[in-house]
Formats: sequence, C-alpha cells, structure tokens
Amino acid sequence: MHPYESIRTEMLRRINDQSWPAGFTLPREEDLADEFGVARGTIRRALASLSEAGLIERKRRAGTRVVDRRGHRSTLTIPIVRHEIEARGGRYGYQLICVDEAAASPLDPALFDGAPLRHVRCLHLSDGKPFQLEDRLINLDAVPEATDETFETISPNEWLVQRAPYSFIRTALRAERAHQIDQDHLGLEAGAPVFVIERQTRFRDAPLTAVRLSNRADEFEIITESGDLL
Amino acid sequence: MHPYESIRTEMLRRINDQSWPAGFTLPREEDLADEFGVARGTIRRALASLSEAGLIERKRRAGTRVVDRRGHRSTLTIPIVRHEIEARGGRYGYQLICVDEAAASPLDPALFDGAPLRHVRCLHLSDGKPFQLEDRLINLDAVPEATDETFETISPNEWLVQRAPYSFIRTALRAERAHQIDQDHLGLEAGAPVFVIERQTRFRDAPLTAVRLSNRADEFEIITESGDLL
DNA sequence: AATTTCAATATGTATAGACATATTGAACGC
DNA sequence: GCGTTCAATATGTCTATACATATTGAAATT
Repeated sequence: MHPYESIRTEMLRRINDQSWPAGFTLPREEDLADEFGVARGTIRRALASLSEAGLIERKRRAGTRVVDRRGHRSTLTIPIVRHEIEARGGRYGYQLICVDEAAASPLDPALFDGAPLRHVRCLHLSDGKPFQLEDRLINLDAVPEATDETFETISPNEWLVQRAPYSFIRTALRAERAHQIDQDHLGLEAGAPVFVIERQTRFRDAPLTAVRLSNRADEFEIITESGDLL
Repeated sequence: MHPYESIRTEMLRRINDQSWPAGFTLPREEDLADEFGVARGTIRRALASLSEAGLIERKRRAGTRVVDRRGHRSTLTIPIVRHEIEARGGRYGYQLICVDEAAASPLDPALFDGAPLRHVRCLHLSDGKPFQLEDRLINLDAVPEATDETFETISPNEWLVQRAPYSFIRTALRAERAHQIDQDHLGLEAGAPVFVIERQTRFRDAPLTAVRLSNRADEFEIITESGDLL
C-alpha cells in the first residue's frame, strides 16, 4: 500500500468517526505533510482522491472542508443502444420511422430558440423486437451535415457520436406512462410504464441536439457500481 | 489557461478528429513531454484528466490507449430524500410503517445469505403528502446497533449514513408498475408508474443493507449535468 | 507446444523547491 | 454604515529527479 493510500484511509477514518465532522476545515496541506511525515505532493494526492469521491471540498485560500454528505454519488454510463443490445446477446436492428415531423415530437423545440431543426424518430430493435424508441431534434446551424443525411441506415445516435464533439450534457431520467407513440412503436398497452432518458448536449453554448429515449420498463434498467476507496 | 489544460484540449482535438482514433496507443509520457515542451508531470496531469473523463485507458507498461466510446458517462447524485424535499421548498415528514415483516419485502433476503436481518418500511412525506416509500433490509451481523433502534423518529437512511461507512455500492434504476405497497402508501392507482431506486451497500465484502426506494413518477426525476472538458 | 523465467519498459509514486492566483478579512476612505 | 483596496494565505500548477512496480514479449526450459 502506497503512502498516499494509507494517508487517505486514515483521513477517511477521521471523517467517518467524526474526528473531522461535516463542515470541519482540515489543516493546511503543509501541516498535514508535517504530521504524516511526507511531502506536500503526497498529501495532495490523498486529498485529490477524497475530493474526487465527493467527501471533501477544496477552495483556494479558504482551505479544505469536509462535505456535509447529501447523498450517494456514482458514475453512470448510458450505453449506446446497439452495444447494450449486443452485450445482452441480442441481434441489433434499426428502423427509421419518420423525419421532420417535429410538431409531433415530445421534445420542446424552444430549447433551440428558433434555430432550424431536423427531427428524427426511429426504433432500435433487439432480435427484431422493439427495444428503444428514439425521438431526436438536431440543430442544423450547429451540425449542418445533418441536412443531407437521411438516417435510413444509421441511427442519429451513432451518426452524431462520430461527428459532433460536445462539451456539455444534461441528462434526465424519468419513469413515465407510455405516450401514444411509445404504445405504437414499443408495443405497449395504454398506461404501461416506460423508462425515459432525456438528454441535451451543447458545444460551447450552442445547443446541438436533444433526444428522448424511451424503453420498455420490463426490459430496461440502469445499473451503476462504485467500488470506492477503502 | 494553464499548460496542462491547453495540452488536454489539444489531445481532445486529436481524439475527436481521429488523429488519435479509438484503440490508438499514444506516445509515451516522456515523448509527449518533449513534444509539448513541458515536464512529464504536466503531461500526466493532462492525461489524468482525460482518464477521469473516460476517454483514455492507462495501463502500466502497456501504455495509454484511446477508449472506444461506448456511451455517455456522467456522475449522478442520488440525494437523501429529506434534502431533496427541502431543496424543493417542501416540509419534510417521516412516518414509520412497519418493522420486521421481512416476508412482505420486495427485496431479496438471499443477498445476505442467512445473516439475521432487520426489515424497515417507512414513508417520506413532502408537505404531508407521500413522496417516497422506503423498504430496507439491514444486516444485523454487520450493523448490530440496528437491533435496538426502533426507527420511529429517524429514517434508516439517515441513521445508516451517520453510522455505517461503506466501501461498495450498487445502484439500479428502474421504471416499474406500482406494487401493491406502492399503491397503498404513495396513493397511486393500480398500474401507475413508479421510479424505483434499488441500492445495496457493502463494507469489505460484508453486505450491509439493501433498499428499495419508490417514487411517484409524476413528482420525481433524476438530473445530472456534466460540463465537461473543453 | 506449453510453461517458466527474466529483463525491458511505460506508467505510478514520492520529493523538494518555486511560483501563480483566487479569496478572504481587515484596514481604509467616503 | 458601506464600499474599496490590498496584503496575507491556502490551494493550484510546474519542474526535475529518483525510484517502484505491474506487464509484456521474448528467450529458455520442460
């Protein structure tokens, strides 16, 4: 075990047993370095790790404080559907439903304040069965190449990942009653639950795309594991 | 802008425009240091950041490779209900429903292979209205203090956060049709959708607790924003 | 062919010293 | 009182060097 790890473990202990209670300001890095008998860099390595994990907050001049834990943090990965399906051993299928019927979209075009938009609705299938319905708006000012793309054989999801780097994402996860379009394309009865992922991406303040992905609740879940410190 | 940031930006550019395609092995740190005219530490700082973001993978001796992007990663925080409710300006309320009726739990006791368990079911209210139903199993071997706790005034959630450090969490997010208990306690009709968070925590391989949190779908969503690099 | 051994190598960690810079809290002027 | 100025300070960054160590790929052995 490396010095910075044992130091981190000791710090964790102090946080857990309240020697360093929530809100407490830790000693300065140099003092900690003295206490533990290591260089400042090593202390910083330990603190960086705790900061990463969300247990402490660091601010210049103000010092390092123990965070008042307001929840569990974890990193979640929302997979590209095709990979998700193939990982489960299914055969991936893609089907375009319609293009440029934006009026029918469950997404709010106001997000793009007036920019010209492309609307795509398509279906991702697992072994020929509907798995995920995708409803997407694309900002043609930001991604002009999308004007000439028909999306007949490639899903906008994959098309965009290849082409458009983003700098900001906002993702919302919800449970919803199936909309009419969900019922039609995912083969659900009225009122059935769907798991909805809604995502907006921007690149330097320009909204690129917004998407609503709806999944049959009986076949979809998101799992995240975090084997933390200690 | 610091040197390591501009270097990271340039590396990002190379990844995005495929100069460094997925699977590509980057030059060694020292060569990069030469190329960019900085110390190795500065290169490491930039690479650490990209590694964090999941864009590259690093392995000793094997080098650094560009990851084949399989999805969007983001950090999500599942808040403690009380804070969630108060943040929305609601008045938090807590109500114990029953203790030690494990047979009725939607959770699988097999997770704890035979350890003695405590079962708690309770309700979190916002302005007196049901908001979240909590169904929890606690491993009494791992958290013996729970034997004498009645949970009449404090929720097991908060009680545990204070007491039991964990080293591993697994969280699952699902949309479900309301169970009978969801209908009864959240005031839902049969078939209504609920947003379910299921979490298991362990400490050094000992399962500590498992919990199912169900929320009215019409009042609950999880949002994560990640203002990434660039 | 299968297994073991082993040295080369790229990343990981630690040190120590220098400088940069956001923030704070106090002193100052209005 | 109220805003402004400014120096002190703790964290952030960078450099240069040394050593540690997991992995690999090839050579040696079974």
